[in-house]
Amino acid sequence: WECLFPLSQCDNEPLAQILDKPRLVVVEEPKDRGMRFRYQCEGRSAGSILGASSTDSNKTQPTIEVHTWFLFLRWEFNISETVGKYFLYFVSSCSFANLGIQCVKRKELDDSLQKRRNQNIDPFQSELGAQTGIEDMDMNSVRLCFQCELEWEDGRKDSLSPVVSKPIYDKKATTTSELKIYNLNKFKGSCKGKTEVYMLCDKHTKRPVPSQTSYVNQMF
DNA sequence: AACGTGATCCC
DNA sequence: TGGGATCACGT
Repeated sequence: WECLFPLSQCDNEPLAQILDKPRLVVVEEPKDRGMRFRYQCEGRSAGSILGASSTDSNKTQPTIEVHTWFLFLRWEFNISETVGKYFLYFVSSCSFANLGIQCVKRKELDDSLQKRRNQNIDPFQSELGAQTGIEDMDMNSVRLCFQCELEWEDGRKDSLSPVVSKPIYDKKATTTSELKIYNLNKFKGSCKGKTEVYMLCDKHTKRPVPSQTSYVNQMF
């Protein structure tokens, strides 16, 4: 366990008491865009999802932590009273490297969900797709779900409530991929407005850059 | 039947 | 990893 405040500040042995059920917390969300969902036929590796705050020089992974609040009571001799303080501890932390998303073919969606039901994988008891119907299930975005069970020294177990990450969007899908600007006809405009700006983005069929005059016609 | 789009597969 | 070919299907 790691203490988030300096224990040396406690001049006598504190009495600790857990105030709440420990909670599972997503402390580093997955990067929401930039990864492609891969089909099984595309091979073993589906890539690895980085953390939302990841940079080239400082890579992070999606990370969860178990948090719990403790109450510490100690005697303050000079004030002659018992004072309590809350401190946040984190019990443990877990990062996930090399998470990738493997997508299921629409036709195999039914089977895939059934498989999950059979394995009892349904953290929110949502009956997997029962409410929306799989027809209009969004196949281009997912959330990661984390579950955790704690076992205390006395053998008691705590099943923590499952948590989900923010959504992750498929980079390959035209509907959710990041649009990259590859051409702009103007880079500034009047504060009064009325400047028409045409912006060409990725996912259009690329073509030779047209002349300034033919631009608009080509675009629309 | 041709075309357009998204899904899937291939390299 | 990313681009593109190919498939599937609706119009």
